[in-house]
Amino acid sequence: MKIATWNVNSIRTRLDHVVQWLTENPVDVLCVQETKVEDTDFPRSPLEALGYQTYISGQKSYNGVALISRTPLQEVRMGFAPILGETIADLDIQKRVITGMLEGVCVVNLYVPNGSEVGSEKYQYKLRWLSVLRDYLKAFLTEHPDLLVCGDFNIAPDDRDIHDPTGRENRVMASDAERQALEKAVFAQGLIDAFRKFNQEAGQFTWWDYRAAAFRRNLGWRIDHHYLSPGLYDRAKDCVIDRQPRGWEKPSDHVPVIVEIE
DNA sequence: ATGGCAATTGGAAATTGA
Repeated sequence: MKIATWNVNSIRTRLDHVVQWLTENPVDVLCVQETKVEDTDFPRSPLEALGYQTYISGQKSYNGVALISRTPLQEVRMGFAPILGETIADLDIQKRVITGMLEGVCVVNLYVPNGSEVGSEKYQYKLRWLSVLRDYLKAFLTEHPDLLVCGDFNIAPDDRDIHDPTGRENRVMASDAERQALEKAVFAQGLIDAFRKFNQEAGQFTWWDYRAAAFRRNLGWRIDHHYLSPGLYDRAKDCVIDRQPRGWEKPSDHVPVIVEIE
């Protein structure tokens, strides 16, 4: 089973890229983030023409996540509320969570808030969102021991994942509070970074700023991840970053990350 | 220290991203 995550930065603008990539890489499930479109306007047909089912949770202009699957998924759920109840329903206004089951594996597709700047209101929102994610994953794991949590985490787990970690304490995506929130939400639940099972090198990035020729100079960050529960981690055969689409015309600033589970 | 680029909305320039 192959599952990929890709922040496409607008599914409508990137539709041709997604179709081309899926044609060349017919993964079982493609988890996309930042679809930036209301559900009624989501371009389902071109993906269905490739033989894929689409499960979407979108909103106007911002955010938005979707599962694009070769076979029908079971138990598709949107947001935190189906697991945590209505007390945190305000966090579901922004569409950042969608989950589905495939062959006993529960796939959780996340678009973690960016956080803007350390100390800002958006940064506080990000930390609160991650603390709720912790409760969410904890509850989820009791129900579904085979859990794959992937998406755009907007956090570099360690300094190997940043081209220049200088001053990272005060930088969004790299501050200690964000890393601690990731630790509590993900690692403390026993979930493990699939990519690092196969590759220990620094400089393995999934996102490059559009500005300053960052991709050409490989000034990037590794902020798109697959986290696996122990049973799935043992079954993981490979996890790779596909840098190719970043070099295409009018690319997303993120690239796909693919994990293979046997 | 700053800007740099891109997408969206709305029909210019502001907001957001990371």
